[in-house]
Amino acid sequence: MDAHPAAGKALNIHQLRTVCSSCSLRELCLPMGLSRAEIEQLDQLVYTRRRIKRGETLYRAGDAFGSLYAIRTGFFKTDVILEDGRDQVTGFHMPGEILGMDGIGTEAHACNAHALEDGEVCVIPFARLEEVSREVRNLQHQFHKVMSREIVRDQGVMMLLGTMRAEERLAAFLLNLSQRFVARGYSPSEFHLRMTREEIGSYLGLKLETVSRIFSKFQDQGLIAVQQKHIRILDTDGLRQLLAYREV
Amino acid sequence: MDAHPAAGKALNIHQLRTVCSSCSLRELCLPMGLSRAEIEQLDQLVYTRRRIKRGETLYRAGDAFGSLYAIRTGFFKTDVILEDGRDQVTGFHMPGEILGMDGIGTEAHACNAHALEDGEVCVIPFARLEEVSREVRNLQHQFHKVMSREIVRDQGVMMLLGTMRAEERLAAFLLNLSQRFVARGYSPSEFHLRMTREEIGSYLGLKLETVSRIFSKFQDQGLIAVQQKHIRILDTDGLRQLLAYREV
DNA sequence: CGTTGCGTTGAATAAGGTCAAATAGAGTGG
DNA sequence: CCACTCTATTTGACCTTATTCAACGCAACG
Repeated sequence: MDAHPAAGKALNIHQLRTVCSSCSLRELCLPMGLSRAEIEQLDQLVYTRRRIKRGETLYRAGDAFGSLYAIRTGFFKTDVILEDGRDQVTGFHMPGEILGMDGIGTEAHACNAHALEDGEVCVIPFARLEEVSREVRNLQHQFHKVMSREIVRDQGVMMLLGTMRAEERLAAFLLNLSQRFVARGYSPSEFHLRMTREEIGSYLGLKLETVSRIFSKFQDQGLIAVQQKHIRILDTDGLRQLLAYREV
Repeated sequence: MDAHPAAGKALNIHQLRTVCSSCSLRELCLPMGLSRAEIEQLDQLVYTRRRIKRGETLYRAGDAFGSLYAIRTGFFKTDVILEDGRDQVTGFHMPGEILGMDGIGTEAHACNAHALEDGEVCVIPFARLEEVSREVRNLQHQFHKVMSREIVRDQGVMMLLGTMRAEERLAAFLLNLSQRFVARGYSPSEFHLRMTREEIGSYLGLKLETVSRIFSKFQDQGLIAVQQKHIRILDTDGLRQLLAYREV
């Protein structure tokens, strides 16, 4: 019922006024590194929000591409599905991160973006972003950095999938989440996984049983405490060592 | 001795005049889709070439980032090396493709780019590219497409590494190479691998012995003919079927 | 014509996957 | 609030795939 387009219009309009310049994520998101004046130019660009409920999709593979989305709240995953039904989670995404860049090249999205919990995104019409970028060179540069970092991130995942063993993948995964939670002001050592074991496995190229077994093993080794989706990291260095050295 | 900076200067100056507007790769490379007038604006931007000998690096991880590189001739690989010595090939690159976008985000390259055979790249100073992009909107858009396609390509590799079995990976690899050779006017079915079995394995997350065994198996099945680095694809559909259907 | 690097092949092994069963929670309706 | 259902998770036993280790062949090159 909240979803009805006319419902709570006054409220929505008020929300629309919450712009980049007053957004608490501006140090993480597209405005990163821009001056106050430049961020105000961004404000004219980001004028719509979209609420997504848990389980809903923000966009699907094949959808026409028109906008990027900056996550304001909530936790998202992106995945790719092959014709034969196999699918792979390509990323988990947190507030401040930009979704949708996969669609620019072909004018259609290449993956699906799902909300893992209720959330809200800022809609950034891409044609307008390019327009404003042509005037605000720091915005242009910042956007290029965001895309570049996405490429580097993907290379990191390739590394993980191509060279690491199951335990290393899990350790890297937990450390990466921890880091990103810290950057958002949350605890580095205690957090709630929004995704299932199956989704973690899909992302890491493992089966859900393997993920579960390794969580149990890490727990036995005193590295973490797991209770369902609640994770507490007890020995960060221990996890790091799993990554840094080969036993052989 | 050719490497001496002053050697053959007259020749190099002549080469510098070979610009995008007269480049045979303009349908594949950055100028793709631009008008003649727009390509001429690109000409002012791409004014240096660099020759790379087989085995040399174009850039290394950690090098300060300043330029992108458009491959004119030759075959390149990019790889990432972890502290513990493990490395992973993140891509093989052909004429018309753009290297170096990994460096934009941090002002330093994140991977190493090696020439697998003697080749030549066009040096695209990135600050100038951004400058010209602000004036030529189609160039700006084209560049965004190139970056986006790189992201989608990386997602494809993640898919390959995360969900495919060894045979499927090899089949996908061969079909991908074939496609890209066709786009460059070469035979789709007969080509020379510039990389070793080890490099293929590294890219596909497999050991070199596995790569070798599967090549032999494909040969026994009449899918391909292999002789060292020379490959002939005998049954493209057979390879495709390996990808499209799970036997289970 | 030996050296060297690359590729192929075989046998043994280990890592992770598959299948199956038991358990734990979350959410639902009575 | 409780029983019920459904889904997610854990764990065990067994199996498959790819790796590891090792030996050998081939081709290019000095």
